[in-house]
Amino acid sequence: MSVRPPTAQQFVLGELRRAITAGRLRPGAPIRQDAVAEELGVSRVPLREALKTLQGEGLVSYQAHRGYFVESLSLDDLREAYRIRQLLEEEAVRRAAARLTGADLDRLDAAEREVERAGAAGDVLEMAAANRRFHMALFELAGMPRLIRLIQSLWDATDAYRSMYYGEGDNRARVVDEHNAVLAALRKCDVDEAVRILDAHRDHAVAALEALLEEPPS
Amino acid sequence: MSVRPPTAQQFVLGELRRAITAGRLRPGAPIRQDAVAEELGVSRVPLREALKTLQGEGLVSYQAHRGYFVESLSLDDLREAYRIRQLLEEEAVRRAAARLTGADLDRLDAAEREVERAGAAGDVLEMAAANRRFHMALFELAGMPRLIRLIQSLWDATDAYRSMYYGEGDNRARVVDEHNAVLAALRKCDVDEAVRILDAHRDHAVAALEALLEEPPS
DNA sequence: AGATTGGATTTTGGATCCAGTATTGATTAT
DNA sequence: ATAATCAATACTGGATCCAAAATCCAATCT
Repeated sequence: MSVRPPTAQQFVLGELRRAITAGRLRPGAPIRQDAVAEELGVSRVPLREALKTLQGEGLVSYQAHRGYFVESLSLDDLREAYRIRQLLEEEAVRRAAARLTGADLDRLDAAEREVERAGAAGDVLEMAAANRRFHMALFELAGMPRLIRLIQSLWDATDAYRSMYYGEGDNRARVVDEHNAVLAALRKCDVDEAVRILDAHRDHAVAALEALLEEPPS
Repeated sequence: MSVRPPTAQQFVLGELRRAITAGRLRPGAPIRQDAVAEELGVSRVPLREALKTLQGEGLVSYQAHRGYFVESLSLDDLREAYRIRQLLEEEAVRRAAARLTGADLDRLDAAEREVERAGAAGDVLEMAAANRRFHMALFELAGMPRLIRLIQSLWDATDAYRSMYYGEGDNRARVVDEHNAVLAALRKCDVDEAVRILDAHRDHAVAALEALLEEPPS
């Protein structure tokens, strides 16, 4: 099972996502294909394919003969994305809970410990990644691949904002607490409780982001 | 406001969607880029970009260095897609109903009459298109652009099966009846009733498709 | 006979080049 | 001074060409 070197397209896709969600490409700004391609050391072809993927995910918009633009998520857009996530993730959790085994719970526990480890090490980026793995591991159990894909793309679209959230105050500790509360609820087979916690979590995140976005960036 | 000739990419995208949903490209089959490009009279570049879009919509899958494959929807996949549609469309209808004006209802009425006209003329294809316009007109009223995009992509993915549905027995008459029932419920501001009808409609469609897919195609 | 290896062929991935469209800026007229 | 026009420029869209990977097939070995 050897590791295949990633195609230029996959590389570009990752770099672009990072650049957009990290804000290095400003929302609303046009994407100069020549410049970006040169910057990344590839030609425009794989870049354009990566942009098409990002368009599908809603991270960039496209106008014929004018090109691609970094999609800026307004507060409304953000709220909408989180609302859709709520709908889809509730379904995923309920299905997952219905098929949950002890081994699954152990795996989720392990995933949660990785989140804690990253948190203890103060590695915000790794913590965000581990948090995502934890949630996806849970959702995967629903056995609905298409649903997972949709949820993933929503996470992609809101990635930048999620890292803002992780950077603030005691949010990291809160995440860990809530994960554990969800796991406890699942152990008790109390799905409603698990869903309730996750919803509260999302609501809190949205509220925190609203507060952050209100005040102009320093 | 002159009409711009569509780019090759847009043309290819439409043709591919049609070919896939009409079954002219068999599910599971690899997509030979050279052959398809020549068939459509374009080069491989716009074709590949169109395929990336379709990948995002889940109509084709992709493996690095192996290419694109027509995604075959199993019965399970179909059920999953319809379930997700149910979640998203319920949200759309509820939001739409909350902001519904008299003018909106008139527009929906007009859209419904187009469905009836196509039905009376026996034009199944046009009826399917008009039906889609009717539903989207309703969903649009929710004012959630991202939600609409997701719903559209789910409709795209299940297009082929929907036309099967329209071809069968008295399903066309049933569609018209249910549209009118939904409109009546919305007029009474009875959202729950509207949602209930739409859900029943989807359930019936899924059941009909299950029956159709069970028996081997003639 | 079956599995395996090596090379020929096919197909995808990526780079470069050209054409068509949009944008920019200077020039002119009001 | 401002608006409109038109040429120069920049950028996107698409075609072609080359490289790299995968597939296919025959020859070889166990």
